[in-house]
Amino acid sequence: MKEKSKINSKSHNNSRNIEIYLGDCKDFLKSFDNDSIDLIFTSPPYADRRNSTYGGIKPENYVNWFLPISEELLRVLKPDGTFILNIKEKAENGERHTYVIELILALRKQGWFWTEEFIWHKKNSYPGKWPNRLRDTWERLLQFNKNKKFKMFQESVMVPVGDWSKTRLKNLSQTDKIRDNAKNGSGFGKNISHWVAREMVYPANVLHMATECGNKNHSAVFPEALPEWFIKLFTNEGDTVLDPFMGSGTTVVVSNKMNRKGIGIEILPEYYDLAKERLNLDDIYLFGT
Amino acid sequence: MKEKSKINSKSHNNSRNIEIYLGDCKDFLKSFDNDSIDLIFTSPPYADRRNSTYGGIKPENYVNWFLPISEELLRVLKPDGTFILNIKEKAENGERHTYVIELILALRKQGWFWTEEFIWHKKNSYPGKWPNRLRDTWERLLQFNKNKKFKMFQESVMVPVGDWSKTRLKNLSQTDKIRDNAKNGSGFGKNISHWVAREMVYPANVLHMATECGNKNHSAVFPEALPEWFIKLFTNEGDTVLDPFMGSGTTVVVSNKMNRKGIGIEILPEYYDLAKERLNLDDIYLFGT
DNA sequence: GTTCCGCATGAATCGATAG
DNA sequence: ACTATCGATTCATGCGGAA
Repeated sequence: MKEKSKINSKSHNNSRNIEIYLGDCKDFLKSFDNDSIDLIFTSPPYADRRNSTYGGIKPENYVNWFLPISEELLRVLKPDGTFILNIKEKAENGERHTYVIELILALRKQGWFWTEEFIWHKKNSYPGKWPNRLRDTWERLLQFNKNKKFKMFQESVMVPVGDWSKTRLKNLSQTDKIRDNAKNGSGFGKNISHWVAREMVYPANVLHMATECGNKNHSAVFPEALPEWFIKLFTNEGDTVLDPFMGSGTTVVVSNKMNRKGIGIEILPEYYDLAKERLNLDDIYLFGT
Repeated sequence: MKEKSKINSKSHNNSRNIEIYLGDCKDFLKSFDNDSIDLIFTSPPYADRRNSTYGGIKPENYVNWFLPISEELLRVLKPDGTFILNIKEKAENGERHTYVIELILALRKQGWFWTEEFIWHKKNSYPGKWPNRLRDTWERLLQFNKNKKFKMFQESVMVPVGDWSKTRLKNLSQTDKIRDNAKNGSGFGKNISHWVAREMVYPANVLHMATECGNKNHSAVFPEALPEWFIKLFTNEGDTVLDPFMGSGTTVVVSNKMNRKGIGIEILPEYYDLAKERLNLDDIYLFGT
């Protein structure tokens, strides 16, 4: 009965191929068709984080909490689709928790292939100092697939070398060079001539992006560039992107901008409303010029 | 008897506080004193890598192969010492292997604390393209400790502050002063004066370092800057640094340069000889100027 | 219009204190 | 002893208003 009440909640759908749902994704996903999603990109609530809003899943219960959801995700994902999971274990009592790596093992047992682990290097991580720990400035982006063969469009995320080197060199400061330990010609000095000759280069599995923590009216967990990159890499226009933990809707917003169908599910009304606002706000931007 | 023959091998020791051994570290470590090592920094042979040299430990046997060695490491490490393990699982058959994360769980079971996972971002990794995978440009640097309290000298690895401060922190904002007693906040607080004209900040747990592309006669697995950084962070001058999988001796070379006692063990004569040469070569550099 | 500067705040972590 | 809350610590970024 609890489930009924959850399913019996509002949803928003418009002509722009957007669907957002208010409720528990575990319930909503059951109504989704098999093999209907091209890309799942999501950042679930981390263990013991956002206790005030999401209720704080305990680390020791995290795997058991997640598996019923990922079982549905496995069902709705297309055979050549991809599941990207953004997550990071916290440190507590001087030690890193193991629930994330236990989740990887559990997901494999459930039938997922653990294809790759990308690193999101957050340039502006939270400050702080502790006696036995440096600042944590990276998160995991775990890639899972249903099969060994899947859709991937590496050309679409190629970096234009010329532009990159230009802007990079312009913005590059002396301190940046020092900080990067670029002692032995790893980069910016002498090899420039080679880059000018080449046009595009394939990227790697480390992403450097700042978090968005400014004073906008919506505060997203990850920057738009993050889902954008994976949407480019794993989908075509017209494909369907799902975020079962939508939050303020960044994944859906970006999907919409990129002419993909975006589906989002969010359990908290505040976030759901925020996402709806953002999507309508985008209408103004799209049609108001 | 096989072990006997291994122990019965040459070793090299000189006045500069260097010890390097030719043989199996599992055997040699048994002769080491309890609680005698301040830092263990090593990059063991990865599963199925370097088959021709190390005999290729199969991924499924990796944990069982490593545990007897790490048991000795746990014994010889000082209570306030640190163990840094540089490792990365390979991709096989379209999937990342799980032996590294299984090793983390097994080492915790063995009594190690899994304190932290640093990321080594290899900036100049080889170009290339694979059908289902981008270039892999990062490796894990797993930190394990015997206790929650351990030696750490963060001041010694501080980096130049980002350029933002040059323009931003000329004069302090009013809120930064107010934030002092604000209950909502992680304020800059009382020590704001420290920030004026601040040159250096504490680093984070992502390291950007180029691999050393080998125009030298030894091809090291990691650049000297890598052990250097951890030696700075976790040891004082005069401390003892151990690399049980010495390879061409980078860890020992750097330890020596930094006035730490360096101990290395290597099972392959070619690498052992290479390390010995490097260490002697360093004599020329040290005394020849 | 650019550039400069004020300002808020972000999946943080630990130790101490309180219940 | 074990958990909940609070205070202290510290970078980097985007936005918005001012010069």
